[in-house]
Amino acid sequence: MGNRGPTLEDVAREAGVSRATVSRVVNGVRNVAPDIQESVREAIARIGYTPNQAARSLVTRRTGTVALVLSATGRSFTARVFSDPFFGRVVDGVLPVLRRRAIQPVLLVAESEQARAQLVEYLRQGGADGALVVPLDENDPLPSMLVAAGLPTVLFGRPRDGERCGYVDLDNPAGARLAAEHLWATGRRRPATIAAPVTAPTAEERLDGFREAFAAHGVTSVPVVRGRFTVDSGRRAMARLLKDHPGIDAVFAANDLMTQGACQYLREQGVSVPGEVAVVGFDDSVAARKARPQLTTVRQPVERMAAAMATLLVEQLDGARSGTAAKVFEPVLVVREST
Amino acid sequence: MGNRGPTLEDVAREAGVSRATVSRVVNGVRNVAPDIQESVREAIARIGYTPNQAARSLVTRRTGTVALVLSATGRSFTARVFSDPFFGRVVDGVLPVLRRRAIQPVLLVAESEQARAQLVEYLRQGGADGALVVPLDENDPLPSMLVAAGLPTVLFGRPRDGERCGYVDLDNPAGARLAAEHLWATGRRRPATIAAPVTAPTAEERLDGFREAFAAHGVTSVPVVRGRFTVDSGRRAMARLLKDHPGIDAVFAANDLMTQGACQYLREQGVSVPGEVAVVGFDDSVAARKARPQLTTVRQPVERMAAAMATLLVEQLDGARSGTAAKVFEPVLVVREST
DNA sequence: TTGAAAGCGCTAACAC
DNA sequence: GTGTTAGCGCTTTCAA
Repeated sequence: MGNRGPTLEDVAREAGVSRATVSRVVNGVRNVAPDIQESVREAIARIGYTPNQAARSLVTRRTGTVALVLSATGRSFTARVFSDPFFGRVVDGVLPVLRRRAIQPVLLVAESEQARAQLVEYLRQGGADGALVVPLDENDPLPSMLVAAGLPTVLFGRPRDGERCGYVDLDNPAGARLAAEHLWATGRRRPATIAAPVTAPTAEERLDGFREAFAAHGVTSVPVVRGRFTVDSGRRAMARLLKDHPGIDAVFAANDLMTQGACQYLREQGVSVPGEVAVVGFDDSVAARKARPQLTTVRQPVERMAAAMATLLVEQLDGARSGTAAKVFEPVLVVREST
Repeated sequence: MGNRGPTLEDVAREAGVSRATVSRVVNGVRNVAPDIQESVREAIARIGYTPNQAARSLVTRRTGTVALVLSATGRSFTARVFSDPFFGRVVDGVLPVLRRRAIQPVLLVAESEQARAQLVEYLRQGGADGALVVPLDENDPLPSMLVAAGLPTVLFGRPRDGERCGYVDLDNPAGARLAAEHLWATGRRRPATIAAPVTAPTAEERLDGFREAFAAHGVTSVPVVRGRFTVDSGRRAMARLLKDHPGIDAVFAANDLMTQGACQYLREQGVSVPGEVAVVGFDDSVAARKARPQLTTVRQPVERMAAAMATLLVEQLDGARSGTAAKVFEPVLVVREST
């Protein structure tokens, strides 16, 4: 940068006090006479002083920033992140918590092996005080790498066995059961499901929860097709399902985007929703309300979960909480027009 | 953090050399005997040394990071950013350029007045060596603030008058003309357009370019409805257009998402595309190929533009280029099924 | 080719 | 309340 701006020293000289006093004023420490505070502030404004963060971090060992990391291993990673409202909701939940404490949020994307290595290196060199991680794949090595690097870390989703870090999570099996029981109660007996990719952290939890609930009612065979969380993949999955299992009367999909795609396809094929086939989504994202018919869906309070994730990390940084605190949220079924 | 890890000093002692020598090895400076390099590297590995970025920045005045800033003034900002593939394309273009030079990319979002202020403060305190800015609104104050703060800045889109910073841009009027001439050449005489919000940087350029081209052919009245870049707003705009101007035979929309919405609505109303109404989009995003019919669209090479933006900044940081270098790209018309 | 030493700008004891 | 002073961990002349 070459940003040779004025320093504390300059302000001190200008205001006729010592560096220490200026530092106290800048950092809002009490024990400074009001009139001196005043003159220091004036001096700062007059010469346009800005603290040097590097110098500050060097002694405090703090950066005042927290990283929000989106990590995945597959291809077209950014394409997914920037077309699924889910991540926007996470950001929406995290930002206010951090802003309130004047912590600078920085978004980091780890889209490849190399990127992950660079990112960990960056963070352990002091790029941020802690990390909030949203892993898109079950076996993402990043959380372990971060924990191993000694960085305070909180995950969106349950950590793998042995990873000692904080997390927030949704009770996914419970959510899937909610969907299943609702379908059962409304008379559906031949359900199918559009599941998440096997690599998604929540995939099997939702799938198994759904199956088990129906199994408990004696329905043991539930067809499954995998989607990729996108509207388009939902359409394709629905096409497969309809072709291979024409008798189904209900569909449960692992997120609202796929559910929307499924509905689109059903409509185009002249299959009435919910008349012939009832449909239940997951997340309760904006897509759920924009779809026609509006989607019955399992609500995941993403913003609140993200906010909790940020709060957990901040409290850990303040030393007010252990590094492995967790918070699990309960899903709620939102019944709309698709069932 | 409290990350009291090993320091240069420790490595020096371990390897039996001076701090200066270790520093040279770490920074890849020549003039270090091979055997000494070897033993220093061993020592580093043995004690697990990581350089402290704050200490380094303090003397070099460099952070080795570049910020990619998404800035907007309106509501539901994150909802838009994380559902429009456009931003993913920008990220896709920027990342490889930065990674190649081992520069850490950090994404910053400026979603409010307060956020913008914090962000500028963060950056001038040395949060990054430079900024790549994608302003979503015409009158975004952020670029000026950054330039005023003395931060090397490159914009996606032309800067406002008097802002002395680098930029990349698309020749938007030319793109709109491409669309108009194509529609004219294929016999369309009653065009309408779904424009961007008046606040969008490119809105009037695309709108005027389109109008002027048709005006040159004697078609002086072109109905306009404003959308908000989303599929849904495209649907609504199309509904308005069809209601108020039932005679139109062509539609030009300011991005592919709105175009997709327009097509959906037309289909649902039983209006054939391109039979009765021809449709042209803008961007050539993935949406263009996923829509049915596949969209004829004005291609904006977003990834290449973003890569150029990053390159411009990096060259400026290297001192190899002035701070006001610009690069303007030419659009191309991609003819598919919707015209 | 290597080492000694001087800071980069700031905070935090510790005196006064 | 305020000033003095000693570093934080690193890069970079300058000598040797």
